[in-house]
Amino acid sequence: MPGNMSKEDAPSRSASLTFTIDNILNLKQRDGGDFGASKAQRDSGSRFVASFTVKPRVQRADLGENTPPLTAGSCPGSQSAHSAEDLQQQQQQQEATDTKAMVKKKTRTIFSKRQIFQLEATFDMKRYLSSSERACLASSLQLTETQVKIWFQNRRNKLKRQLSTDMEGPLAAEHFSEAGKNVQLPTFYKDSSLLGGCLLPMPFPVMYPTANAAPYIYFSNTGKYFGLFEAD
Amino acid sequence: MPGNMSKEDAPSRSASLTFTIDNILNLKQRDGGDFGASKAQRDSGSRFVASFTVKPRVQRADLGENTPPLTAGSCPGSQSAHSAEDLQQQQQQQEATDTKAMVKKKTRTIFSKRQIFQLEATFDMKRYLSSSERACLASSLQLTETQVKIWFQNRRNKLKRQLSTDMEGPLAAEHFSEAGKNVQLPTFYKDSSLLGGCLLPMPFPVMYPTANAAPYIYFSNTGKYFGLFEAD
DNA sequence: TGAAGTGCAGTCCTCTTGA
DNA sequence: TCAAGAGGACTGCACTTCA
Repeated sequence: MPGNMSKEDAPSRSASLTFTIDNILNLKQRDGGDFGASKAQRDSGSRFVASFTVKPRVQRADLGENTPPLTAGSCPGSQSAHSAEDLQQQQQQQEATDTKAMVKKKTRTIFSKRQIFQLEATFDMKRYLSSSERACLASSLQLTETQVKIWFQNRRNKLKRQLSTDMEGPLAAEHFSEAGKNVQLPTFYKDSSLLGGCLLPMPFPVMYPTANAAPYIYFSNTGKYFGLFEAD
Repeated sequence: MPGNMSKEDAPSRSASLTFTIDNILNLKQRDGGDFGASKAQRDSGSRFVASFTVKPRVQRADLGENTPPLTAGSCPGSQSAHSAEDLQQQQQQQEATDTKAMVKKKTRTIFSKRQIFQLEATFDMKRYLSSSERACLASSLQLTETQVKIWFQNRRNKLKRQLSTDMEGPLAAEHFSEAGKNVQLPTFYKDSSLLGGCLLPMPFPVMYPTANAAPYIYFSNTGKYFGLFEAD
């Protein structure tokens, strides 16, 4: 990265003042705290909030809607005018925790085998998804589009790291550059034509029958195996 | 940008095949279309979807909730499990259009004067927001956090462009580097201390009384004026 | 380890404005 | 009527954080 700008260092001083624009911000005096870090000054804000988080446990992503990346503020006194909508969005993931000082934030989702399987399968075919493909995949996996996007991003990154690690990988290197543009592999596709803009190649990974009758599927580029009859 | 990878070029071929993992993707054969563009291959997917969009008119962002950046898929045959939540989110801007082939994709929102005012005011104080500050601001302005984040991002970009354009701007240049870390200006702050993690300096821009009795507020760094009694 | 958050650069696209 | 500009939205990547 070129020149990283600094980010909120100096503590601000405050003074009481009524300001009449309605719904103006509600503020809180804060000082230093986690700021002023010299190096990792990047995500300081995020970290700060995290300490206030209610922390719902790790959630399964397979059922129902998933976390939208953003939430209604937990802003102190904001006479919020958005109750029903956001709450509805929040409930799925945060209900059963106090809805009071709820600040949201993260909690790493654990994708199900089925989801990973499909994601890997798709990634095996193409490294980049168009937004319609993403929407399609997300919808069918009951993930948010953002989750699918991030997954692909992280997955690309991972692959890149792997490739640069395994220095000697002409085959692997080719895998990245080739598969990125839809390789012509002997794969299978499942197609429907109800609505435009949704094409997702359905690769059919190598299947290995095993001795104990439970076949598994192998993804060449990841080295991941998936049992076919997993309850997940 | 370093090396931009290619993105979905070759059309894929399809073949019918039943695949028994439940909820597997629903696919659509597609060809070229808007793809295959050599240069601007970046957002092709997005553009593609846009062509299917219902295109709600430009919306005002001041009333009610705004669009979250992601929506449920419009995937052909996906037995979608998310109807109520998203629809509720979408209604504000897309209702009165057919909810059938609705593919989402946010159209450009026009922020209200009030929103711009507060955003500028905050930006005038600090170039970067912590996530709690962002949440706070978003909530009070009834925007999504993403919108606030994007706004700040675009705003920073704009400022940067301005500065690089106005080559000769020692004062302006100082503005960027200084204000980025909370300058010690004779500003006012409004504070409350209900919940941690929400500090937003409330700058009080220069106010000019005018002849016709309608005072306005001026933001030094943007050159923007805001009438104080705007109905917006 | 990997999902997710931040920032930036680069685009796209809609809307506004001015000739 | 159309080109240029403004600006909201979104994508990708690099880098980080933290269960």
